[in-house]
Amino acid sequence: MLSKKTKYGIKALTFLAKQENKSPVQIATISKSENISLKFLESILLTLRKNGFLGSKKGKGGGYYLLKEPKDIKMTEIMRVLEGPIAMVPCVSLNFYEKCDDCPDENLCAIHSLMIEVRDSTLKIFRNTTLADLCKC
Amino acid sequence: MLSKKTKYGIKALTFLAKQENKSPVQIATISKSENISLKFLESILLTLRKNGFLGSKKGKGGGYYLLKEPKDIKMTEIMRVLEGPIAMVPCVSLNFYEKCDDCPDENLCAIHSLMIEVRDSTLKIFRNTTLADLCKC
DNA sequence: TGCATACTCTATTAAACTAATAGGGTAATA
DNA sequence: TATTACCCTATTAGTTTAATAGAGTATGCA
Repeated sequence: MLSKKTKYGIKALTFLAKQENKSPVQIATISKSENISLKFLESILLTLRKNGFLGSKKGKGGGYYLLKEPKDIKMTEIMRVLEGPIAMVPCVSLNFYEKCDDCPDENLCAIHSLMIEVRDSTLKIFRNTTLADLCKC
Repeated sequence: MLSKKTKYGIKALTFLAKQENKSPVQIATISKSENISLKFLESILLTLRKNGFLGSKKGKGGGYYLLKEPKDIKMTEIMRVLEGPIAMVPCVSLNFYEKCDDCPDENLCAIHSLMIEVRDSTLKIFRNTTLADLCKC
């Protein structure tokens, strides 16, 4: 299940991507437009800034702005920063691998290969989708 | 992220599917073999019984057994009973639909169509996988 | 310089969910 | 009739999520 953090983060990113000019947008503006708790959004935008998606400007006329072109921001990157692993189980995660406590041997686990299949099909979609694609509706 | 409930449930089902004969298997047997907390497994098997996957027999020589052939049990059914929705957001769920609080119009939501795409690709896999497929490793 | 603006950061909290545990109850069988 | 093994309810510890509060800091402009 997608967390609200991720959902709000994606909505904020698309909001910024839709801006005509590249001037900074205030948190409050996004918060109101997208119906997102201001303080919660604040922390989300902060992590997006710390992870190189957004730049920020303080003071009057300040706000957040995209650092890259929407077409150059892949969904895989966004998902991994906001949501974490894309895989349904840590033992098939590419970037957040963790061994299962209960499995003595992953290769004998019935779920393992199925979860790899699901991971790959989801990855395929996220790799082929950019922020620019999300703005086309 | 797949819950342990679902993971344990699938493991228990495959364990039962692997049995040569169809005689009942005790909870304790599955619990030990698969490293699952006995009491937790108990409640999982109970929901699987209530949802028509398993039959049970009380008293000496009792236990749980599959009601259908492994090849006739689809992953979609198992997932929906144990894990709930397959979709990442309730607003694109086929069986557990819920409207989003923050979206005034789903069709204008940037995430909506992407999540439908992910749901469909995952569904495709789960629909084409049965319990029998999980036992082949 | 001084003030308003708007991001920065830490801490806290309520609610929900997950995973596990405890313990008594009941049906079936030998 | 005693034993076995499922049945059911309640409770709890731990974790995560979502939101809130409030003080701090950098910036730009008059």
